[in-house]
Amino acid sequence: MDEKANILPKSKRSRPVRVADEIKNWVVERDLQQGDKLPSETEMIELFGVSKGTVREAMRILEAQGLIVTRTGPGGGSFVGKVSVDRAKSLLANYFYFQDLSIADIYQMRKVLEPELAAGLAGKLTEPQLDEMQALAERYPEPAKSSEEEMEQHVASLAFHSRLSEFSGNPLLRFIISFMARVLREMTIYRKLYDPPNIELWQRGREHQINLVQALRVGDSDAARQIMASHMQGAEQLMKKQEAQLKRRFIGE
Amino acid sequence: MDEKANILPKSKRSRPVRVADEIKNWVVERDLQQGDKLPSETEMIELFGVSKGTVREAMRILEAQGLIVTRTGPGGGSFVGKVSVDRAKSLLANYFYFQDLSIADIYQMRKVLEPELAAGLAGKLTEPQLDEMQALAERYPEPAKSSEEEMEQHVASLAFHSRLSEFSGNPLLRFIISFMARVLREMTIYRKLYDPPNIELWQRGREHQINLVQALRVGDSDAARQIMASHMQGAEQLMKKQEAQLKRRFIGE
DNA sequence: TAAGATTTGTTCGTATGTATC
DNA sequence: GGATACATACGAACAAATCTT
Repeated sequence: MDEKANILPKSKRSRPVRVADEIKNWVVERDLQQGDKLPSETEMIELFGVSKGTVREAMRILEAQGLIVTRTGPGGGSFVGKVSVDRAKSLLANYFYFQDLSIADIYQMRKVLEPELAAGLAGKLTEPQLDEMQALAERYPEPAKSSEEEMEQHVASLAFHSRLSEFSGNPLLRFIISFMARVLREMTIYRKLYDPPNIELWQRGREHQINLVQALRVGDSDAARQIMASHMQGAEQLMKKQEAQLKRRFIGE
Repeated sequence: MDEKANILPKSKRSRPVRVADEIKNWVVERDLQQGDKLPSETEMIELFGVSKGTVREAMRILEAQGLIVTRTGPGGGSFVGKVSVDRAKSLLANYFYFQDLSIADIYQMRKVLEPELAAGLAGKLTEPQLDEMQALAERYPEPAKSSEEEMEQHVASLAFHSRLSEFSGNPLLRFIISFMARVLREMTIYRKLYDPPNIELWQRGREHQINLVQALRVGDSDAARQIMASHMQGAEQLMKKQEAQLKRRFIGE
């Protein structure tokens, strides 16, 4: 039996989990920043009075949450590492794996958030940013000639929205919009892709994106909001025609 | 695009991480549901050809993500466990620990999402649900007489919104709204709480909530949206007067 | 290039804790 | 209480990665 720790017999959480919490507190108390070094394995064994295996399990817990990174060799060790946006999206997607999220749910959100994003960005983008968005919008000047092409254009359109969101100064808005784009890209299956071709809807969608960039360029916030709202309507219609559904799956990091 | 760039010569990911992925795939391939049993440690050692320690580290990774739960004893072992909403919120909060999220950012989202929630719920709630919301809205009939009381009323108001969101049929909307409420509850510090007292704003907020429940009861979607929008305006003003700020911290599960 | 040093990565044997029967 | 089946934890040894000289 350990000499110091076990006064509480019924602690439910396993030792590695508790050690992981202690390490987290240790870091917060010292206000360590990204890149700062944590104690080595052997130091932690001393520090927390547990075995090497337990320390390692605790580190894997923190690593899985994206809070630390680890390197081998001299000068190696574990370091505070900020949670990457991709990891955050994957972890959140794990949660929705067990919910039944639908295309309609996502579009209910997109219909209010994307216009908000567009309005907030009007007049705020730099020339290079506007040019980049314009280039993204002007890809695929011709309607799709096959299912594969239609799929490609879908992905390109989502990339347009995802990229646009990255310019927002609001981290939460940024995250949610690009999260939805990623879910749509990775988890959508189309039952009626290119059957029949939806030329008009595709055409309208393309014009929307081009007009949107123009509105952002001249700083017309209301127009940007309006165009984006209309664009979302169209995109949702297209998804309905294609009988799009979400597939239950884990998305990688 | 820090996406899939890792086609490094040697697999950079450590063995426990790879084993964790294999286990995840193993589960998905067999379409195991919540509560289903995973192979025991010794079986996994055989199955993946690694040692006990490695298996255990892999399990801690999956456990940290909320994907499995583990019990000791006979009939024990590891089981598929759906990611809890609280864990998902904590993991997402870890991400925003490293972003600089502001009160203004959160309110930009609340101002569009909460009215959307309210509108969608009009006429959809059962009598018990409406009564519960009414009870929550009618708490604290008197204005706060101290900072402590004002803080309590704040928390109560956030609980109102969090609870309301749980009635939504949209899992994403539900999650985001209650996530924001939790961040505001756990991470906000007020520089000018109750100094001076904001009686009018408090009064208006209380009336908003009561009127909102009434609008939900009679199924007036437009009114519900409008009231909630106005309520959010008021709440944001209150936060500004109190010079509310977000504190960098990890929030527990 | 090579050797040595340092730190994490992995394995194995053994012992202990815990829940069920 | 005892037997059992399982996870939990420890410690010692060795492997691999990576930096320095």
